[in-house]
Amino acid sequence: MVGIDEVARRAGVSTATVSRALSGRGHVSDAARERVEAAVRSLGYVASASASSLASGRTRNIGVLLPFLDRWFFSMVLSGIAGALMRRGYDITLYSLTADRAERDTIFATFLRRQRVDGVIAISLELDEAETDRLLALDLPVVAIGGPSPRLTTLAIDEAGMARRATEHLIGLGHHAIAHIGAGHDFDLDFRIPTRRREGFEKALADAGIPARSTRHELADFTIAGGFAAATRLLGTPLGRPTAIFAASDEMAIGALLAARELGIRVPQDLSVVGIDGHELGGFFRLTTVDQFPLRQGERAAEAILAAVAGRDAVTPPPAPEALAYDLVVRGTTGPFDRGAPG
Amino acid sequence: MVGIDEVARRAGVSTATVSRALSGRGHVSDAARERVEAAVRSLGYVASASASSLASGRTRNIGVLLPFLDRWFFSMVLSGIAGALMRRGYDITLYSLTADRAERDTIFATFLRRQRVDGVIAISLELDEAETDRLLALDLPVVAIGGPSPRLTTLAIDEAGMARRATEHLIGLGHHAIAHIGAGHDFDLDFRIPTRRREGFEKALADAGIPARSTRHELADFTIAGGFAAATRLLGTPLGRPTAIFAASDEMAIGALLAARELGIRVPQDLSVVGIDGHELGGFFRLTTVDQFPLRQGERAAEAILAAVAGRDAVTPPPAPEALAYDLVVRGTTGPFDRGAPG
DNA sequence: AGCGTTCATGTAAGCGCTTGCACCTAGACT
DNA sequence: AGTCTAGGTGCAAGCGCTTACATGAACGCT
Repeated sequence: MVGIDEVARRAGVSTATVSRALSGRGHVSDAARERVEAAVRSLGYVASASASSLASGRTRNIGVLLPFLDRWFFSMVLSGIAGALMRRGYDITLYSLTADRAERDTIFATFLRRQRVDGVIAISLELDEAETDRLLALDLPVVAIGGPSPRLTTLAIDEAGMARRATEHLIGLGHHAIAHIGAGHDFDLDFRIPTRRREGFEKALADAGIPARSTRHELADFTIAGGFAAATRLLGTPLGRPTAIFAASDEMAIGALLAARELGIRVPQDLSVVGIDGHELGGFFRLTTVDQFPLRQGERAAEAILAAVAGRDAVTPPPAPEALAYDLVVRGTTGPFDRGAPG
Repeated sequence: MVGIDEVARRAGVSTATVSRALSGRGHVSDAARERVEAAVRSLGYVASASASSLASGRTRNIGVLLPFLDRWFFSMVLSGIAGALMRRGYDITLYSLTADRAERDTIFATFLRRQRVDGVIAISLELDEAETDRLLALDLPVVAIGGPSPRLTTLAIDEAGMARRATEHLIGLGHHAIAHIGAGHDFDLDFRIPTRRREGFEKALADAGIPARSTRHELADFTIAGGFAAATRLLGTPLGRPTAIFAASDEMAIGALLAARELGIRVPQDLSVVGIDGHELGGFFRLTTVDQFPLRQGERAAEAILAAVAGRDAVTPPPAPEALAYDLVVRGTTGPFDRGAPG
């Protein structure tokens, strides 16, 4: 494996100049820089990451902590992070936190303490106090996505705002009998997302002067199967059947759609359904939803962590991140309330 | 950050002994080992990855190369890899290959050459000759999953066997008019998976003496939407309608299920559907499928790469990996051929 | 002309580990 | 008793970079 000495020899300069030319730190004349670059190209030199890290204290590597790899939302965020970091020449090391307490513990106690990363991104992680302490004790920049931890720099989306947007869309279409499929407190660990979405839903109804008694709630578990079951309960009897459903996730919304289909309820004529997420399956089901652009969330997190890493020795601290964007995507599962519809 | 010297001082031994006690290389008396371990615990010492890598040439880090992060199959494999490697104390560095040639190139030219990893796992990657060359030029152990490259150690699944298994299940239920939803050659890049599955399908039919003219093929793109469209074409007219469909992926099978539902075709009474993958949505749709255990595939790849890494300086080479397992999971979408059924 | 700056470069001292080698002590074997 | 082997330990030389510091040249000032 070719080393820096060989490059230096070939370029006719010292290794110090090679290092400076390559890292952009310190002054190097144009002539020297060009000779170094030519030597690097012809030798195919790439600096050893460990040697460079050891000497400089910088690793060019970001750790990503996340609870699931196999859920659409998380993969999208990870995808966004990976792309953005790669473009900046950073590697990414994955730390997948399982439910297993012992494994989780090892990650905080060992993996993260190997000085292998310059910063950490924590995706929608529900960390307890002790874990947050340990994260902060690493003395590394940390950026959390979707987390509400007041002790961590957080990139958050306005959960209530998203829910309100979805609900107002239904209200704007003339719906009053609107049901909500949410999730119980067991899912609240995850930054109280279900609760916040429900609050946004209720606020929108209240602001529109729609009495709470004309609405209904069902709990599910964020899955298609759960949404299907909840919607089946909601739509099972014609009596008091809602004309619209706002589901707290696209997967539950899709479950509701399938339930409606099963029951012979036409969408959107007899029932409007709106979800939240911007899930990839939404297009196929023509689902109206509030897209939260998870890919973009990942990119934003990558930018934020890089700014924080750079900012460690910078004079001005990086600006506090703005809230994440979301947008209503109207497709075919919502339509105007039709007085003449059965139900 | 506490270093090895501090541990050595506290344990009353030299740093060499600390290193040996911690790595398990070389001889250390039980007494010394215990003192070292106690010191490590009380100081919360974790060796610096870069220093250790630089000195030893071992990184305790595996690179994972994959084409998509946001597809269920890949996330599952990655999940399996991550879990297995973590249990062995290894970190994992992610290299997500995009379609962008320049970015792809950078990964091979730069990222992988930083000496940051002890080995590389390539998941279902369709690498051209030049890329394979570069991978081999790294002089690192490489394990590929699902790849057919004769130049790489490969963990492969018997694609034709899976297809045959699914088809034989349908034949065993008495079906003759069996249609196949596959994919075109544009998807063949991916190790000719569509072609191999189709071959298995045809072989099973031939072996059962079912004439080719009683079967039909439709092409799709591995998605639900594609499966839906293909099945709609297949089932659109009662004339020559198949009694069973074998789809080359679960997502296409689910699309077929939804198409059948739309057309009022009952499953499994009027139509049997079987897929391949073991997709997470399969349970909800009661889909009969050939599960290929992607999580397990990832674990197997992790084991294989660790064996290869260990085997670099071992006497006996690690045994060639066995083929990956798959299994038919019979759920509710397949049933006996019913002569009396309409169509 | 003299001085302070800034730029350009080299020298060499680390960064925090691992490990070859040397040395010592025991026990095993002739 | 003498020779081996193996276990146990420490010393110190790296691993391949980065960077503080020193040096010298070139430039703009007064």
